Amino acid sequence: MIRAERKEREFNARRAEILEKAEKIFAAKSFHDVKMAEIANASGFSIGSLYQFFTGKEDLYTTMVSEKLDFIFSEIRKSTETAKGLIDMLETLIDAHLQFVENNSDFLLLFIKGEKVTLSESMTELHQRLTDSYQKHITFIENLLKGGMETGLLRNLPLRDMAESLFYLIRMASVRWMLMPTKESPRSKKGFILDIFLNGVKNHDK
Amino acid sequence: MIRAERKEREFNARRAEILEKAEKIFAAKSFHDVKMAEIANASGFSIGSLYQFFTGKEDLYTTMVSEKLDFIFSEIRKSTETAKGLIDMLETLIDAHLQFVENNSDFLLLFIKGEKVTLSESMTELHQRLTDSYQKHITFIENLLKGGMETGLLRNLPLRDMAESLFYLIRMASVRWMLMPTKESPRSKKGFILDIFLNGVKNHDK
Amino acid sequence: MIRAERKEREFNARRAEILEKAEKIFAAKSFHDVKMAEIANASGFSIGSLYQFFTGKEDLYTTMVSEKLDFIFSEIRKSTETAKGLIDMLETLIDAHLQFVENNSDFLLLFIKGEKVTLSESMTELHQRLTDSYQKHITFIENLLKGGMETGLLRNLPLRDMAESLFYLIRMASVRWMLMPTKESPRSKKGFILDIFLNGVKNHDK
Amino acid sequence: MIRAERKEREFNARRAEILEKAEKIFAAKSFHDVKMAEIANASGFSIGSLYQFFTGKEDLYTTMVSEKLDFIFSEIRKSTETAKGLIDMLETLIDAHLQFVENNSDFLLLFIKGEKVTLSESMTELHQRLTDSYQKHITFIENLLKGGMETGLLRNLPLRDMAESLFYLIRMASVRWMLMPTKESPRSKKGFILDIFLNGVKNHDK
DNA sequence: AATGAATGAGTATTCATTCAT
DNA sequence: TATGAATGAATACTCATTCAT
Repeated sequence: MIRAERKEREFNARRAEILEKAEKIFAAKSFHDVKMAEIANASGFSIGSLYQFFTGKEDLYTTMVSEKLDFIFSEIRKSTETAKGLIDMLETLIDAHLQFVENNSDFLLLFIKGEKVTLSESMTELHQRLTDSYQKHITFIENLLKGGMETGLLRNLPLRDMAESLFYLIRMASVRWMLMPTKESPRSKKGFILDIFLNGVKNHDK
Repeated sequence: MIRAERKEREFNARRAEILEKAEKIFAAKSFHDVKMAEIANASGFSIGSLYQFFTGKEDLYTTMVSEKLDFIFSEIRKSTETAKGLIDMLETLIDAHLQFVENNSDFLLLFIKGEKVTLSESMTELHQRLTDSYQKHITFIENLLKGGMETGLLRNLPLRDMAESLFYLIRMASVRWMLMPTKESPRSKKGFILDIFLNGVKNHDK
Repeated sequence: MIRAERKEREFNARRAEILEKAEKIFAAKSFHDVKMAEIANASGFSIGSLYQFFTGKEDLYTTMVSEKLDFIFSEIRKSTETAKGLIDMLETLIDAHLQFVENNSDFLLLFIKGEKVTLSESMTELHQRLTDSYQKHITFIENLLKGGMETGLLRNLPLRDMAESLFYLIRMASVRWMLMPTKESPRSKKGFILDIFLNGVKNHDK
Repeated sequence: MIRAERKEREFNARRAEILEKAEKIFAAKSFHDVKMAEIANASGFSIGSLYQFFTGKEDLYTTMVSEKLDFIFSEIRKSTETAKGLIDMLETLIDAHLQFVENNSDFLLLFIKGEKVTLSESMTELHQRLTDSYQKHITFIENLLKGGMETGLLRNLPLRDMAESLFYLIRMASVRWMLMPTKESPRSKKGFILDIFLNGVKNHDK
C-alpha cells in the first residue's frame, strides 16, 4: 500500500532530523549535560515524540553515534571505487579519510576526547556496534592490501597487522589535527602516511 | 622541623593509598557509577577526609588518571636508559610500552573504551595534563630518532611525524590486545612494529 | 425511527463490551497500572473510540464499578422473590450474596483489598453512587425485617442497625473467603450467619 | 555506649515526627497527590533526609499505615486489662474500639474509602502486615470468648466465626459513623452491638 | 465516525559536598 | 583533625487526551 510507504518515509525523515540535531548537541556537551528537552526543542518535536523514535536518551545517543560512524566509514570506502591500482586506491583512501576528519571533527572528537559515557547496558551494545564498524573497515583495507601482496609489491606480512597499521597512521594525523587544528588541512599529511606505510610494507628487493 | 616532614610523609602516603584504591574502582565502573562513599570505604578513610586530600571527586579522578599515566610514560622512558644504539633503544621502548599495556590494561581501558566523562571544567585541565604527558613522551622519542637521522640511518623526515607514527603503531598493537586479549602477550608484536617502522623511515639508499 | 433505535442498541452493546473487558483488566491491576491503550486493544476499539463512550479513564472506571455493583445487589435482591416467609427470605438473601461473592471475587477484591484510588473529583461521585447502591440494598433488607418485627418474631430494635448488622455478618464471611479462599464455598457460612443473626435479634420471650 | 543510645533515641524521635506529619497529609489526599517535598516541608526535614529514615515514598506510606494500625489495635486490647468478667471485657473492648474510631477517623478513612493505592511490590507486604495486625487482634478476641464458652455462658460455636462477627459488628458502627458522622458519638452503638452479639452467641437454655 | 500520532505536564530520587560536633 | 548526617538541585520518562485526517 502506497500510504504505508509514505508513512514510513516520513517516519524515517523525522528520525533522521532528530539524529542530525542531536549530533550537533552531543558534539558540544557531554552526554549528561544534554537534556532531552533540548533535543526536542532543537528538532522541533515534543519531548514525547522523541520516545516514538527512540526508546530513551541512551538509545538516541548510541544510534546517532553508530549510524554516523557507519556512514563515514562506508563513504570512505566508496571513494576508492574509481581508483585504479593499489597505490592509487590507498592514496584515495587516506585522502578521503582525512577529508572526513576535516569535515566532521566535532563529531569525531566525541571519540578522541573521551566525551563518551559508560551507558550502563547500552554501552556494551554501542561498543559492539562500533567495533563491528571498525572491523568491517579493516577488512576492506585488508582486501586492498591482499591484491598488492599477490602481485609481489608488498611483503608477505600479516594482513591484519598491515591494515591496522595504515589505519593507525591515518589516525595519528587525524588526532593531531583535531586536537591542534591548523589552517593546513590534515590532508597535507597524506604524502607522509603513504610514504612511510609503503616503505614499511613494500618489497624492497624487487 | 622534623615533625613537619613526618607529617608530610604521612600525608603523601595516605593520598597515595586513596589514589591506589580509586584506580581499581574507576577501572571497574564509569565515573558516574563510582560513589565517594565507596572510595572512602575502600581506602579506610571517612568521606570528609577525602576532601582534605582532593578538592572533590573530579579532582580525585583527574589526579589519579594523570599521575598514573605520567608514571607509566616515565617508566617506559626509563627502561631505555640501559640500551645501546638506536635500534636497541627503539626495541626496548616498544617492548616496555607493550609490557605496561599488558600489566595495566584495566587502567588503560579507561582511555580506549571511552569510559571517561566530560568533566565540565576539570576536563579541560585533565585534557591539558594528559596532552602534556603525551607531548613529553613524543619529544623523548623525537630525540631518540634525531640521533638516527644524524647518523644517516633514518631518512630526513619530520621528526614529530616519525615519533608519533611509532607511537601509533605501538598503540595499534596495544588497543588490539586490550580489546581482544589473547594468551599471547602484546609484546609478540614488537618485531612487526619495529620492522614496519624502520623500513618505513630508514634510508634504503645506504 | 427504527434506524435510530438500532444505532442505540449497537451503541449500548459496544459500551457493554468495553465495560466487560475493562472489568477483567481493572480486576488484575491497580487503576494507575491500567492503560487506556490496553482497554482499547482488549475490546477491539481504537483509543479514540473509547472517548465516544466515556469521558475519560476515570469515568470508564467509575461507571464499570458502580454498574457492576448495582447489578450484583439487584440480582441478590431478585433472588428473594420466590422465597416464602421471613426466615426463608433471609436464608435466600444470605445464600445469594455469598454465591455472588464466590463468583465475582476478582471484581469484589477491588473493594476489599483497597485496590482503588482516590479519583480526585470522580471519587466523590463514585463514592456517592456506591453509597446509593448500598443504601438501596440496606433499605431492602430493612423492609424484609420490618415484616418480622410486625409479627413479633423480631425484637423491637432499630431497623437500620439490624439490617446493617446482617449485611456486615455476610461481609465478614465474604471477606474471609476472598482473602483466604478455601475449597469450601463461602455459602457454607450461611447457617452460622443466620443462626447468630436470628438469635441476636429475635424475640426470645415468645 | 551512652552516645550511641542517645543517637538512636534521636533517630527514632525524628522518624516518629515524620510519620506523624505524613499521617495527616496522607489522610487528606491520595497517595499520588502527596509529594515528598510536602512531607519534608511539613516535618521540617530536607527531602534527602527523608531517605535516611525510609527507603522511599512507598516505604514511608506503608510504614505509617501499618505502625499506626498496630498501635490502635494494641491500645484497644490494652484497655480490657482492667475489666473483670467476660461481659465487662467485651463492653470495654467495643467501647475502646469505637472511641479510637471517633478519634482517628481521618486515618481510618484511608481504609474505608479505599484511599489506598496498589503499591506494586510494597502493596503485598503492606497487605500482609495489615493482615497480621488483624489476625492478632482476632486471636485476642477469640481468647476472651473462649473463657465464656468454657463457663457455659456462650454456645459452642466456632471461636473464629464468633470473634470476627463481633469485629464486623463493631466495624458496621464504625463505618457508618465515619461515612456519616453525627454529633452523637459512635460509642452510643455500644449497647446495641453488645446486645445483638451476646443474644446471638449466648446459651439461651441456661 | 474512526483513527492513533503527537503532546507536555509533572516528581521521586541520588549523591557530591558541607560543617557542626 | 576527623567524622558522617544533612542538604537540595536537577531531569528522564509516561500516558491520558486531543484532533487533523
